[in-house]
Amino acid sequence: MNRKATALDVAKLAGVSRSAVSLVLNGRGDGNVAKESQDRIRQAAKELKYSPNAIALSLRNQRSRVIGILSDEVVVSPFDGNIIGGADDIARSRGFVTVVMDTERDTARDASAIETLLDRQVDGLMYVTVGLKPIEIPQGMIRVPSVLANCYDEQPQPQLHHVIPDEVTGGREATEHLLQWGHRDIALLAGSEDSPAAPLRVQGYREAHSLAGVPVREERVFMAGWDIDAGYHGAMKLLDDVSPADRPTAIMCANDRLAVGVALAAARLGLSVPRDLSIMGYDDEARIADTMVPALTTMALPLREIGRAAMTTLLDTIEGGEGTTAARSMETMVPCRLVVRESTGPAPR
Amino acid sequence: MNRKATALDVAKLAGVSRSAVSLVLNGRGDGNVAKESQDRIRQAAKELKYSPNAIALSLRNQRSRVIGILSDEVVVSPFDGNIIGGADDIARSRGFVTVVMDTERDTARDASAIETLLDRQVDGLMYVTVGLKPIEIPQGMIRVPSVLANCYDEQPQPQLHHVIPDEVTGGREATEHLLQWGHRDIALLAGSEDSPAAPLRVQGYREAHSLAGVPVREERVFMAGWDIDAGYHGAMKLLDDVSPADRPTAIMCANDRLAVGVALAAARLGLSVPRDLSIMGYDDEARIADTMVPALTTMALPLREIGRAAMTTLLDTIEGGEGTTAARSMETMVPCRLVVRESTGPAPR
DNA sequence: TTGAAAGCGGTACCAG
DNA sequence: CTGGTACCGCTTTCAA
Repeated sequence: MNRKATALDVAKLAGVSRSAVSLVLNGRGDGNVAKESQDRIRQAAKELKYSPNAIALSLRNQRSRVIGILSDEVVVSPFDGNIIGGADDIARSRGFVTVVMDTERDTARDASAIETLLDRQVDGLMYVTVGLKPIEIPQGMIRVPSVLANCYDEQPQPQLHHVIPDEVTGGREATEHLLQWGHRDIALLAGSEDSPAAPLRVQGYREAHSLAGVPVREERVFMAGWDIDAGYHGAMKLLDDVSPADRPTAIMCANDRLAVGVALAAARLGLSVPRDLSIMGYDDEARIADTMVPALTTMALPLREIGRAAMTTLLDTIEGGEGTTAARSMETMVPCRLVVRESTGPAPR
Repeated sequence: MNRKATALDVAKLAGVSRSAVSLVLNGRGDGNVAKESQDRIRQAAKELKYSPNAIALSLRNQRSRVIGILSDEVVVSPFDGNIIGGADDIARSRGFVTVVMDTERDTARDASAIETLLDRQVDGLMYVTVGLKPIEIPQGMIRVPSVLANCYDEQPQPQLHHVIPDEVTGGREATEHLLQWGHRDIALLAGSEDSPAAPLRVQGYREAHSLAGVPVREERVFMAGWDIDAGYHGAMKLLDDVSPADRPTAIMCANDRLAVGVALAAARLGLSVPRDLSIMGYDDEARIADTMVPALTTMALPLREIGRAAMTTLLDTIEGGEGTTAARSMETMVPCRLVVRESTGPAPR
């Protein structure tokens, strides 16, 4: 475990001073250091595999080119981390690195995680959550440029820019897809109240109906939870022992797991999808929606784009003038994307 | 964005020198600093919310109390990150913090990520993968204490300790559970060759059979992939249009998604689970196995434990004597855990 | 019991 | 064009 080469080692090997090494390796050699020395320095650096100590750099420059990403449970939960992936894409392309800390849903850990990150001189902070949700901004976040991804500040006077999916439009377009297939009786398994995404998707569902002049039957929309069993039991309630005329011809689900449950129920009841029943998912969960049989038509959450957009605005405020911050809008909405597969089709009859 | 208080600020406020501040705040005040000064210092520190600059500390001490976690795709994939969660538990409890970098399956990024981490003086490195897999150790990892979680070095002379699940025993015990229910014709959907876990689970399946004196019917085990559709089509091959007498009475799957596909196929064929067919999963994927209808009996992967064990051995070598490294075994196997739910039951007839 | 000074690895300014 | 030096924030040794 021999220690890494330092600038001094390079200087000695090249027979120059540390300052010269610094200048040359930072591209400010021309006009300051003799061409010949420059070559020797570069040569020596290569030989010793020299790369500057980032710690020393941070201390000196008071900035680290590190962005701290704080996650509520993105890492540890069984949901994909494409928000972080997208954020990282952008960060790397702009010469920053990201480090992730996951608090496993324990908000008591937020403050200390942020303190840790701040103590390490991160240049910016991003808070990212698995599902859309309001959060209380941890104190430390306002001391450094910060951004929220998939979550937002509930305060009347929000302090931080946030990037979230456009759930209302998502819900509307999903419903419109079904409407276009001729469905007029579309049930909605709407997730549960604990998530702000649920009512927004319901709102979209209503908007689509009213735009199309189709009345919403209130008994067809209900909060069902988010998991397979909820979808299963919800579908059973809707379909089991009901005459074909009284059945909804399509079930729209607030996520893909619910849709899996619905498909399972339909199968047990001998209903063919999409011939007898169309099923619509939401989220486009990797390895679920695309591999179901039949593959699930769904409304894809733009996770990657959310991460990219959030990181872009963050880096813009870090690198651009800080002064403009107040001028920009505090919210970015990213559209969801309809993915048509095989679980939806024309309304029966 | 007023800068954080430094030790000097505290010293000034308390009317002492920086050194005194340092001593007191590090618990070495007694016998060196007057009781009264100590109180003033602590008071001042609290007042200014002083916490030492971790960057300066790292530079000074040549160690950072940070462990870098390099993930192939744990963060970004739709599989849960409990290995990282478990590792983080241990690290925090021992006064370390972890930072995660995910390379999104791009091994070309390994080296640079490690370089970044090393430049930031991480005290140790952990490489973690989503599924069990052999990896090529990135150069930089041997320059600092390191450990592998859920992956291993293929070299004849492995350099790094690794922690992996005991897949053979897992496969065996899963099969034994089915055997105990009286099943004698157990099909196996075995994942695919590209994962080293698949053949190990198959081996366990064979061992259980031979231990029980039940012959394995070779046409009943086949590589099927890992996703819902693979499970569906595999099950259809096994069950559709076959007389009850020729059907396997149980299907064991190499993961839970396959089991979902099998359940779907069974439902379409009018087969009741577990009355007509028992289904066994593997992995105990959160929000899949536990929420299926019926809930999936499965062999849980000890992800959390793997992370904890890996971090424990890593920190032991960092904090304990470095000399003992060579003496310890290079492999830790963590047992899987059978989770009995409702998808398995007595063999029909 | 206290404070001054050196040094961790860099960068940047300033004489020479 | 070059080398010396101060400084980033902290710990630790050493003299007073």
